Amino acid sequence: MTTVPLTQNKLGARERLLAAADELFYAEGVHTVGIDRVIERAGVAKASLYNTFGSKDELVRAYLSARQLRRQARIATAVAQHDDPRAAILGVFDLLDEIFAEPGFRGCAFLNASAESRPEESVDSVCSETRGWIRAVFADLARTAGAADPDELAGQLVLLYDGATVSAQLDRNKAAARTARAVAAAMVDAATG
Amino acid sequence: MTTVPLTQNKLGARERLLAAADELFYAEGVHTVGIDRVIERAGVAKASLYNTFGSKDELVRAYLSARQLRRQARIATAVAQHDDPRAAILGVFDLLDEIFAEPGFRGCAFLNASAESRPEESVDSVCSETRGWIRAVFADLARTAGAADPDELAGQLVLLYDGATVSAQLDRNKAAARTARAVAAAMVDAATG
DNA sequence: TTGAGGTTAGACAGACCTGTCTGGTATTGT
DNA sequence: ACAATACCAGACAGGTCTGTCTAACCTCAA
Repeated sequence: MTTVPLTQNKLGARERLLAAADELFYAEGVHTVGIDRVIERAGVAKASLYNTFGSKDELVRAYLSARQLRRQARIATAVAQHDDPRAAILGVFDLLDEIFAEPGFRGCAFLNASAESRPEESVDSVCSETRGWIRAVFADLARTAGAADPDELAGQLVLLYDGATVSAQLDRNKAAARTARAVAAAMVDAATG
Repeated sequence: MTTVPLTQNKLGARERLLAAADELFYAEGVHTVGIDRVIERAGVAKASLYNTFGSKDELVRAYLSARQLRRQARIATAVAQHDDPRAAILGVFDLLDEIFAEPGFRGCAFLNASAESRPEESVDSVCSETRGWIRAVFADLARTAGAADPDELAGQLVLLYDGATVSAQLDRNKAAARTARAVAAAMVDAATG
């Protein structure tokens, strides 16, 4: 039967490939970085990549899924630190402020990958999945906060979330998250007043 | 000396190339569309493209510059229709609502091109140029409206402008511009109260 | 008519990309 | 020790891309 170490090795190669893909795809773009760069960075043979993922498209999908999980975990942690839903909403924008200040920040991986992708590629499904998740988080918090129209408030918060990300990247606007946070506070207060 | 018809022919080829580039680059992305597709669409020989623009990068730059001029003209027209600066600001978001509803809308050409581009390409300069222009328009209107901190208000409006564009494209959110408009109205009122 | 300049279609070079395949190697369980 | 299995390195095929170049063509001006 299958032996344990084999799986371990395979997971090792898989993880190294994902780590290399995460670095390179995020920093330089999905279509700019070729397979050869990824396997060289991962220290892995080309055959291993195709045995593990089957295609570059699937590797890209796995890279985005891993990013999605990490992003969701960070947001969930930030939200869980507050009992007050209003504070939790603002905590998401505080988290954005942290993220924008991190070295190597280059915008939203999903926005970037989506702009690069062709329709037949499987990027958009991951992208819309994670966008729906964030919108649902905002909607839940808005409902808990007693907003008159939770979906409307969630839509406003998503706008601010995306707008801050775009401005942080393209304008190198370090205050983008704080600006968005201030507007978000005003909108939450207006919706729950 | 140079004859008039020669120049006319050259302008004709240039315009046909720009029209084809505008259609294809915007609809399918800059890196997805090859030179061959553009010249076929324009009905022009490859040599004419390279005589006129010199490189694909320069064609992309010209395509974005043309988009920039049209976008600026539309915004300026929308702004000029209102005497009241508050109404003018909201008029920009009404214009966005129009744009999002147009057939073939596929997001902001500058955001898309920037996400696709590599640093050595000349996309980012056009992109930051047009972003600075829009921010300045908002700042002028905010100042005229008597905002306490016009730059702060302009930053908020840019956030909403970008966020609406992103949501309109990725979420196919037809209400994005109206949502942004409502938030913008609240922020203008808060800043000029 | 003749010549010049811009046009066209298309071949071509050189680079890059994805994905397959071959052969050699290290590690594992028996 | 031995066989199985995944690993590595790298050649290779087939495709696409940008950009150059050739040769025929058309349109004007003298």
